[in-house]
Amino acid sequence: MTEDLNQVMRTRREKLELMEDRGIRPFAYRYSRTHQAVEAVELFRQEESAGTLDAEGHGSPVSVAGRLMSFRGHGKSAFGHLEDASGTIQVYFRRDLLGQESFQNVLDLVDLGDWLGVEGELFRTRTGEVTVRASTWELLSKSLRPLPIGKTETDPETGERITHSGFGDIEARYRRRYADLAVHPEVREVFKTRSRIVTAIREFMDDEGFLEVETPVLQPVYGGAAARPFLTRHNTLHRTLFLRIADELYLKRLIVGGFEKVYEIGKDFRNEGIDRVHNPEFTMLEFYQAFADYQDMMDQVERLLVHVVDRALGTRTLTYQGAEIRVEPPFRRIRLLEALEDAMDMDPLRATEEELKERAYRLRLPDLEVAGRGKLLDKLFEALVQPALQQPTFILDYPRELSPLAKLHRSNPSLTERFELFVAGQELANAFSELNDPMDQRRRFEEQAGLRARGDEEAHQVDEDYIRALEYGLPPTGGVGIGLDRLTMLLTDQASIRDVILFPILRTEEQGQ
RNA sequence: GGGCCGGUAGCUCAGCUGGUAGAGCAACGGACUUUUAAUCCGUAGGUCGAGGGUUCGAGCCCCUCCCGGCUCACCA
Repeated sequence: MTEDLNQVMRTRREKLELMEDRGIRPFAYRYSRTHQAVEAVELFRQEESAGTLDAEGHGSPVSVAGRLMSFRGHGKSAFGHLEDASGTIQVYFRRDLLGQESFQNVLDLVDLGDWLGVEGELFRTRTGEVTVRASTWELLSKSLRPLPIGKTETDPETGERITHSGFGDIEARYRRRYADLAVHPEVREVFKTRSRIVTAIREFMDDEGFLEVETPVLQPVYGGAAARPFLTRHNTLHRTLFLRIADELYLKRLIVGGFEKVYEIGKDFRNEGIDRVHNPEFTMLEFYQAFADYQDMMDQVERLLVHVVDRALGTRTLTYQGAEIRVEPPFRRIRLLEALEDAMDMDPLRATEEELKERAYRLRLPDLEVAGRGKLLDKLFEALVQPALQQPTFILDYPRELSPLAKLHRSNPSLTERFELFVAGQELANAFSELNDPMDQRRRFEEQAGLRARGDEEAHQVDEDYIRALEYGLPPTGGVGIGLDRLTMLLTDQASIRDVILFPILRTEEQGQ
C-alpha cells in the first residue's frame, strides 16, 4: 500500500492538498456540538408540537457532529446524513445560505466517511424528514480510505431498512472490526448489549455483597479447569509461566483468607481449537460464597440470570436462533444420571465400563481410548441429552472423575455436588460445592496425575500451594463459573462467539495493501 | 487436523465446453436550490489470493501453499 494507492485513496489525498491551498485544516482539534443526532430530532419535534417554530417553520439552531454516511448533490444544494453514536440526522447544504466559498468546499472536499460538524436551524423537509439547514460546517477529520458504506433504503411497506451492496465479507469484517462497526449500527448494538450484561452482573454481585477482586493471569501452576494452557516465559525469573485457564483456585484461596463472597470477571486462555463457540481467550465470571453449597448457588445463578435479562434486555422471553427461550424461574433441575437413564433406556450406574463404551461406539463418538467411566458418561450426555436442553435447565450431580475440585455428593460418593446450567443446548454455567478437604483434594489431584499419565493432556496438575491453602481451612463454599461470551451470544441471538468478541483471533493476514 | 464451499475493481457480485475481464454502487468531470438506493450525460479504475505446471493461449484445467466460512474432530 506504499505506492499504489487506488484511485479513491489518491483523490482523497489530493483533496488534502487542495485543503491546504484553501486554508482548511483536515484534522480538527475539537468541536462544540449542542445535540446528538437523535436529541436534535427530538428537540425539533418538541418545538413543533409546542408551536414555537418561526414563520418559515424553522426551529432552534443546533450543532451536530458525526460521520457522513450519505451525500446527494443537487447543483446549488446538497443533502447528506451524519451519523453519531445516537443515530443519524439529515443535513442540508445550500449555496445561498453557506455562501459560494463554503458551499464549494462541501462539493470539492467532502467524502463519505468524513467526520463533519454542522451548525444550523432545524426544519422539516418537504418529504417530512427533520434536517439541519447548515449555516456553517466544519471538517473534523478527513477520511482517506473509503468505508464500505452500503446505500440503504426503507421499505415503504414494511418499514424495514434494506442495505444495498455494503460490507459483507466476513473475514474482512473481523479483521477490520473498526470498519464493520462504522457501517453496521446493529453490530455496535450487540456490543452495547454485552456491556449492559456486564454492568448488570456487577450490579447484582455488588448488591449481594460480593467483593470484586483480581487474581493472577500469569500463573506458575495452572488449574481450575480441564484444558491445555498457553505458555509464556518470564525473562528475569528464568521460568515458564502459564496464562490462566480459570480463576477458581485463586478465588478459593481468598475465601481461605477470610473474604466470604468474592467474584472476578476476567479473561481466561485455553490453548485449544477455534470454532463457533470457542475463542482462545474468553471472558469468565466466577463467584464464590462461603457457607453455601451447590443448591444455594443454583438459586444464586437463577436470580443472577433473571436480573441480567431484566436489566440488559428488558424481557425474560428471548429468541435464540429461532427458538423461543424463557428465562423464568424456577429452572428445571434434573440429575445427570436420570437424564441419561431416560435417554439411554438403561441405568448408567449399573452399566459396566464396557457397556458404556459399547454404547458410545454405537453413537460413533470418537476418542474413547483414554476415556474412563466418567468421561464416557459425559460424552453420552453431550450426545444424547444436551442438545435437547433448550429451556434453562440445571443438570445435577456429575461423576467424581470429571470433577476433581468438587465435593463428593453427601449421599453418593461416586458423584460430586456439581451442576451445570444449559440453555439453548449450550453450557452456560458450571458450579459445585467446593471440595474443602485437603486430604481428599490431594487424592483427587493424584488421580488427575494418573489420567495425565494415561495421556489426558487436560488433566489437572498437582497444585501444592493450593493444598496448603486448604490445610489452613476453607469453609464450606459454593462456587460458580459463567462464560460471558456465551451468555452474550444467547442474549444477542448471535450464532458465533466471534460476533460477541470485538477482535476475535484470526490467522495473521498478509502484510501489504 | 479431515470434508465441503469460497477468495475477480474501494464495496457487492457476474464471468459459458480455456480465446486476452464485466455490471451496479463508490470515485472523477458536467447538469440540477427540498433529495430519500436522487436522476441524467461522460470518464477512469484490475498482479482475477500466492507460486508452479499443462496449453499457441489460463480468472477458468492440474499441483503446492496462504486466508476465510460451514462442518466433523478437538474443546466441559
